Amino acid sequence: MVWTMSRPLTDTSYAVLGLLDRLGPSTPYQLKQAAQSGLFYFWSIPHTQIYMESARLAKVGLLEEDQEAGGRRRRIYSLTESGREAFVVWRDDPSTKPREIRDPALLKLFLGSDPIGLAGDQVRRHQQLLDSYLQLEAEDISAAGRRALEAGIGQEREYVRFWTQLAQPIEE
Amino acid sequence: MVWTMSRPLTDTSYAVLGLLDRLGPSTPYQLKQAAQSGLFYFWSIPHTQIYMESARLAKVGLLEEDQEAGGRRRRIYSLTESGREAFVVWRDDPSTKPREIRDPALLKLFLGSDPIGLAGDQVRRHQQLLDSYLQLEAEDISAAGRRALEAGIGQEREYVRFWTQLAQPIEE
DNA sequence: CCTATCATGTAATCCGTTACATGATTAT
DNA sequence: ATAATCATGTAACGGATTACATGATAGG
Repeated sequence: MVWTMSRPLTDTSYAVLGLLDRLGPSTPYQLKQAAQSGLFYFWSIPHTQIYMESARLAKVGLLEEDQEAGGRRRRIYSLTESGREAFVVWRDDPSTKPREIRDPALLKLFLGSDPIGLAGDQVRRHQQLLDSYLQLEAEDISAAGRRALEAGIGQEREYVRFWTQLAQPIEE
Repeated sequence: MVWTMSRPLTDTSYAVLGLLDRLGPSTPYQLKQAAQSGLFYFWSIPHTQIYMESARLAKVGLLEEDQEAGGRRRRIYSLTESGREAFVVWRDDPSTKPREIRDPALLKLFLGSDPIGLAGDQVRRHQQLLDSYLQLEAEDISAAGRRALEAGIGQEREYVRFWTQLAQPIEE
């Protein structure tokens, strides 16, 4: 078993490891492609990040890096033994860091923005997101993907509810 | 009117500006104190960030920096004309960048974690957060604070619902 | 053939986190 | 007095975003 002295991996690292676990040997571009139909809907990663993170993980021995001989000389990454192990350990640990809401719209609301004005924009945005999620739901996706999608749908429904109610407060 | 060539301000910048707008001249420590009873519940900022951000904003002329003569020689910041203007422009623009869900628990769920195990932990966490929010609701807070709090309560309720339902799927 | 767009990266910058450090107050 | 904790920072580091750049492929 290999002992790495490097800093703990980030969520981005695990996203890359997890995608490789699912897809098998891939180029960073392929990872990006795969993530665009699913993961990126609730956790986007710029393509440069994927390139850099892949290189980083290879450097600490969690990925193996092969390069095409001719043509584009693309780099193809695959999980090593320790890479797969690191991923599985993370995946099978049910405890997670709590996430903060950190919604810029709420920040404005808290700092004195006009609720009605904000709400108009927010309702539109969240309704649109909700619609796109519902559309995705109709397509054929993995069980895990569907579960995550359900979470997103619930969240957006709640957002729409919150901002709508804020814009038209019922008398109490 | 002053023309600043610096990069656009971050949300953290506006949080500092907004707190100063509400509190008047303050030390970074006072800003932190004020934020702890409200803002930090959905948008935490490490104290070092507040010190650094204040210094940054002073450097570009959005804050004025005074320093105590004796004793601790604390730095006291206050909004300049252009500082207040920058804040108001931001606050009164109802459009905001949509925020991503980016929930580490959802990332695990998507990448193949066991739903039941995850759900147990998540329900507990979110229920606890929800309870603390409900307790805060009973206290006397500002209207803006209350609105933001309502959002948080709605979010946590939805999370509890989602993970609970995931752990005990009803037959369909 | 030419030019869009796809594919594939490199580099600079900067925010945010973490680690560290130390002077003032307060409690015992 | 002395310990504990509050208050107030500095500095290192690294991930993430942004800007830039260029080789392949396909469409016209």
